[in-house]
Amino acid sequence: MRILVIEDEPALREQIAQLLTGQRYACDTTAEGNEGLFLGQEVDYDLAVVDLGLPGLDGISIIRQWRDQQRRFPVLILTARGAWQDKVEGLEAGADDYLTKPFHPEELKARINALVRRANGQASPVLEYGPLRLDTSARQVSLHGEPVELTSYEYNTLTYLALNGGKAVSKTELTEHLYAQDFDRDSNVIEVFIGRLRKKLDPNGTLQLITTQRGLGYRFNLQPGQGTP
Amino acid sequence: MRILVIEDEPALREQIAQLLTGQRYACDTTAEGNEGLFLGQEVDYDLAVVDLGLPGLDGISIIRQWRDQQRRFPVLILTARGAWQDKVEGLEAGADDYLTKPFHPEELKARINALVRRANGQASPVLEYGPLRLDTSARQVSLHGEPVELTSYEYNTLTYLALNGGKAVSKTELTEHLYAQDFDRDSNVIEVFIGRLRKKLDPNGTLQLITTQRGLGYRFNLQPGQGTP
DNA sequence: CATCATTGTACGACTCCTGTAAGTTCATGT
DNA sequence: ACATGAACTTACAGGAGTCGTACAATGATG
Repeated sequence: MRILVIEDEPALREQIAQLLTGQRYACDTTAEGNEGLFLGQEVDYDLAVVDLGLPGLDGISIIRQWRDQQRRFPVLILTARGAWQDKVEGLEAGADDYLTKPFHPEELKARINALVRRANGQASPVLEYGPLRLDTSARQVSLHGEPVELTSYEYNTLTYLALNGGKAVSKTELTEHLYAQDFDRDSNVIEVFIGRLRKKLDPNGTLQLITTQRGLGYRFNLQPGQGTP
Repeated sequence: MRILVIEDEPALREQIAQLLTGQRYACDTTAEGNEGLFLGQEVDYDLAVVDLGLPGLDGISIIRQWRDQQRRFPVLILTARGAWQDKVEGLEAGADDYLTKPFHPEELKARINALVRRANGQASPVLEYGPLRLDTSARQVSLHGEPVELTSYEYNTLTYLALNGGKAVSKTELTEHLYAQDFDRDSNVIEVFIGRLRKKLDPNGTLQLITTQRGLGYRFNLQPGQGTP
């Protein structure tokens, strides 16, 4: 999951960035409205956090423009306490949730997770794909009831594939969603991680959990639905 | 599926081309309006992507001329942000959809796929021909419920035949839609691929899935409609 | 400071796709 | 029946894409 943060106060920006990377989200930050607008147009984010009191271009206009241009990722706005009408205006412009400053990091965390879940159409934080179970709130995975230990990136890769199950997901698409903006394009990390995932989840290759579609990408092969214990 | 791209910015042109070939579309590109016009007149494309701000001949005129000459392939126009009236003018000239720059690669992908589907009169991305099922979004094929593993070109060949089902499709027509402009005309690739398809889908020849009409081409013999499981 | 786990890189092995070539079979017209 | 050209089959070579492994870098932990 890749998140854009537009916030001008350096301290707060840094804090949010840390919070997000701590949650293993890939995270791009900027202090400036126009740059933020541009990034949101260029990159396929999974969520944006936008401060409404920005230098350059203000937050409301940014959101409006994104929405006019069919950018559909969820947007969480930050407003100063008491800036009452900002909230309303922001939501009208197309934001999905708001948080007034100052706030507890925990609350931001919770709301972001909720938005991401909601955007992926998940009601509950647990995804079931036949024998495979992903608990997105605890970040835990189990197969046939047996817990499987995955590292952060392994988990993220698996989740992204699972959420886009059925269709082929290209390596570039994976890279773009798992890593922040400046990442080496010709690297074989993805291949390596796919290999590691397969080894942990399906060592014999009997499940055909993740198949490769040569030249197109990888495909996750389980249907969402109740598990068979 | 073969697509024409008319775009003067080299970087963007290259990016689009890569996106398309990555999606296994055959793709011709040009930077110049007159050449684009000519190509669109000469080649039977399945779709064209046209930037409206072009040197030489402008995009709107190109589309107008194509439409005057009964070129019916769908056209997606690219407009600079804010060039409001261009959009309208483009659609009036006969374009089918538009995208404002800058845009997400993902979005271009989605719109192109949608246009191609729409042009083929498909409401859903799944084609059913009796026992044969083509899931065009996942690029998966199944026969009698059994998934069949096809390579990219096999899949493309089959899809093209299926979409032109009932009528004979000549080898030149196939070559033109499956390959980009500079391809060896006297090669027997098509024959080879038809052979491979038959072997995978109908090894005994009992189904008569694809019959050859000597001198004319190949014919796909199933009627669209609900599958018989 | 030593140790461990995680992540990313490098590189060779390997698999599979594609297109060509050559030989064979088939359909059609004479 | 024969000739002719079209279509089919098969085998193979080149090459892109993928995999597996080992190792280096980094950062966390005790």
